[in-house]
Formats: sequence, C-alpha cells, structure tokens
Amino acid sequence: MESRQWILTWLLIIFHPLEAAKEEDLSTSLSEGQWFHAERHMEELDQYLREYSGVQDLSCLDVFGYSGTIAKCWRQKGWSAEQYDIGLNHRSNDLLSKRGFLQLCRLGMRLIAGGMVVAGPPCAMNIFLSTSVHRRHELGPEGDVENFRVRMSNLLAHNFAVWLELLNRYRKVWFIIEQPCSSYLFKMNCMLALAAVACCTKITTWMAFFQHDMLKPTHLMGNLPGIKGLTRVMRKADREKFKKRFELRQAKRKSPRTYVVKGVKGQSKKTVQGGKHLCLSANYTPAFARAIFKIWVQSLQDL
DNA sequence: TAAGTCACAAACCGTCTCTC
DNA sequence: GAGAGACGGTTTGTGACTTA
Repeated sequence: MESRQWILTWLLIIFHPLEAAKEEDLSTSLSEGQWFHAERHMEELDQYLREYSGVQDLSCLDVFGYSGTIAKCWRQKGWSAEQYDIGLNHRSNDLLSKRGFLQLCRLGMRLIAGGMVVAGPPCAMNIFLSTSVHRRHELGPEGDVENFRVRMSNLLAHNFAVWLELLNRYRKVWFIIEQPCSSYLFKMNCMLALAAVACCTKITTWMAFFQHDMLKPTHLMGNLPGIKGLTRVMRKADREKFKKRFELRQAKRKSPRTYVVKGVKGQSKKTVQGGKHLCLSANYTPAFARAIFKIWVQSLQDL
C-alpha cells in the first residue's frame, strides 16, 4: 500500500509538481535511499556556512509557505523577502535533498542582522487527525517509524532544526515556527534541543483572531523578542462572535468550504475528519502576517 | 483550587457501492 | 471485473469553562 501511494505521489511530482504540493504538504522528489540526513554532515555544513561570502540582502524568509502570505506582506511594506517551499520548486526547495538543504542554507545566510524567518513545517503527520497513522504519543514523539510518511516527516523536522541551529551560529536572526496545538513537532528531541540553543519561547494563540476561517488553536515557538504579543485567549464570547462570522462568510460563498466533517459515532462519542478544503486552512491570513510584521519592526527598533 | 467536561482539530485507510 | 467515489472507523492533546 505504501509503495503504491509513493508511486502515485512520485507521478504527481514528476508531471504536476505544483499540483502535488498543493495536495500534499508533505512530499519529496527523492526516493528514501537518496534522502539527505543533515545531522550526519554537521562539520561539512558548518564549514559551508562559515565560508559563505555572498550578499546579505534579505529581511524575511517565508519557509514552507506555499501561499507566500508572509513574504508578500514584507514586500508590500518595502522589505525584501524570499519563499522556500517544495511546491515552488520541487528540486531546489526539497529539504530532504542535499541540494534543497544547501539552497535553504544560502537563503538563510542572505538574511540581514535581525532578519525574520517564519516557518510552518508540514504537520500532516504530526497532528491529532492522523494519530492512527503516525502513532505518536507523549513518550514516543517520533511515532511509528515503520511508516514511510512518518519517517519522511521526522527527517524533515530534523533537517529543519539542524538548519536553524546552524544558522543561529552565523546570523543574528529571529524566527517563529507555527504548528497546530495538537502537533507533536515541538515535543520531538530535535525541536527541544533547538528551543534550548536559541532560547525560544512558546505561546498559544488562535488563528480566528487573525481573520482565519477556523478557530484553529495554534502554538508559536521562536526567539522573536515580542512573540508574546501574538498570544490570544479564546473566551466564550469570542467563540460565539467568530462562529457567526464563519456562518456569514460561508453564506456569501458560491461554493461553501468544507474544512472538517463532523459525525456521531455510536450514541455518545463524536467524530471529526478532514474535509476536502482542509488543506486551504493551512494558509496564513494577511492579518496574521501583518501582526508578525508589526512585532518584528518593533523588535528591529530595539535591536 | 482542583477535577471534570466540553469543543475542537493543516489524515489516512479499508471497505462498500455504483457506474461503465 | 475494474475503477472511481463515498463513507465509516480510528486515534490524542489542549485550553477554556464549569462545578464541587
């Protein structure tokens, strides 16, 4: 089954790379034997970054941001920004390949002092909805490593953490990593190590406060000084206000969106499953991008 | 204040039914 | 009979709110 799914994903990537990325937030262009394990090449990578002599011309790096909402916000405000997402280039932006990893290293080294990294690593294999597949739990955040997609997800997280850890050595940059509350990403050892090295803070917020179509409780982890300013608390009154807003938006749409499908199992237990528009809910809203930008500018002035 | 309750959530797989 | 699509089942953690 796994091999069949892998072949289908591969075919999608070869013939319609952008489509593949739209549908699959977790993907790679390589077979498993070719995957790049950054942790095994620390000396080589460290030297690569140490010897970087290119320009420093970037203010913001929008990592794993296919929609580019963060980068667009920075550009609209007159700052330079770049995106890095496999959906934009399945060869040079594949973090599971050496080429893709080095490309992210180069982009990272282009950041100015006080540059901003905003990243939302793929969470499909980390969240509650796919628990039955990834089998992650409190004492085993790495999950079922017999599963191909779990291994892919784990290596992506490890490589991303290595990248930020290395970047932190040579550039004074700030970063924010976003994950849904139910994600196990921040419980993985590589992310715990990163949090310790980069003196990170983790806060809880709700995307509905930033014009999102769902309430979406979210964790933000990072070293941006003002990150706590993104904290939002969902009160009962807020919840009702947002529900009315969601209903109004849906009513105005020609084709209403289905993010989740709720059902009732048996007589008492409720169920929830992803709907066909669930992937759209991963996109950041412009309001969320502006909120980060505002805090970043403040932090820059205090630098 | 602590314990319990409630609402919610960036999938995936196997099986069944329908259509051709 | 093959393929497509619908549908049901499975799983846990977080944080606000309620109650004792």
